[in-house]
Amino acid sequence: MPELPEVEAIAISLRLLVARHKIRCVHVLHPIVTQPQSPDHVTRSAENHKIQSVARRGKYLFLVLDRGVIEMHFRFDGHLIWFKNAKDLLDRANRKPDGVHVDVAFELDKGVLAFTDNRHLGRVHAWESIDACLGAAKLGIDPTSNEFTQAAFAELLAGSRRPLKAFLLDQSGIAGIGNIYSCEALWHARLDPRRRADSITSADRRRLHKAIVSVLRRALECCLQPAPDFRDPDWWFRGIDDILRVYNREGQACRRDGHPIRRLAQGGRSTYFCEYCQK
DNA sequence: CGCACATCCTGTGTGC
DNA sequence: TGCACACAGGATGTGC
Repeated sequence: MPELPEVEAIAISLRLLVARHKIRCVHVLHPIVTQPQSPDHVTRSAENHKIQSVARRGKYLFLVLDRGVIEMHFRFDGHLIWFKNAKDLLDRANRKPDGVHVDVAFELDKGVLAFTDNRHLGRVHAWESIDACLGAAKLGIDPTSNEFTQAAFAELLAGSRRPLKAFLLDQSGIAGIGNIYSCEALWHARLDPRRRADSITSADRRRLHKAIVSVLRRALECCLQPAPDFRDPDWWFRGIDDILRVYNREGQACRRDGHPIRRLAQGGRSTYFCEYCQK
């Protein structure tokens, strides 16, 4: 589920918790999560290595170790949970009927960081460096960085014949935007998600650039208020629905003109928009 | 090359 | 209530 703002909020909170701590031991409880890498590869790469820092690239999260990195990607349902110690983990993890689902656990001296994903689409991998991570290497510009200039954005738009919605979801152009914030940015910019990327005017482009930046910044503020609390097994971002204007609001009145929000399928994903004010 | 589509999984909500 | 089905905030490989 998480897009750039959620992963960034996780990175910020996790950094405070784990930076400069050593990984004593790794438990891969559901090996599917390390595929196509072997559980042993991930375990050996992490054990007895110190976490120097936590980094984000697009929607990828990295534990940067004194040697190598651990990549985590949450896809739809992945998230992180904190356990007090190994005993706490054994007592509560994967115990039916209502234990906490855990796929991979990293035991530190001060507690246990667990990656969990019921749906098992998320992944935990080990690489020699962030740049060696195949997925991260293909990522485009980070829209929260100063590389995301009008000029760079204009060049990307001009080079794509795809609908704006598909253009924004393409991680190799701009990295970190997902289904929610692409819909939101297009609404704020008053642009039809079906418009071809190379068809928009410079005024359109400036509005969309501004909308992307402000939507992501607003979402990050929301994700940090309150900040993620990994100790609570039920934690998740709250209050985000309140700042959304179109996502998951089919049939509701558009906040600008009162017309009903429509849903349509684009590339197998749902797009929400107002066809009266988004042109 | 660009693009549409199926696929990987499991849980939840909806309508009959 | 039980059941079938649609759908889910993502990325990748396939075939056209």
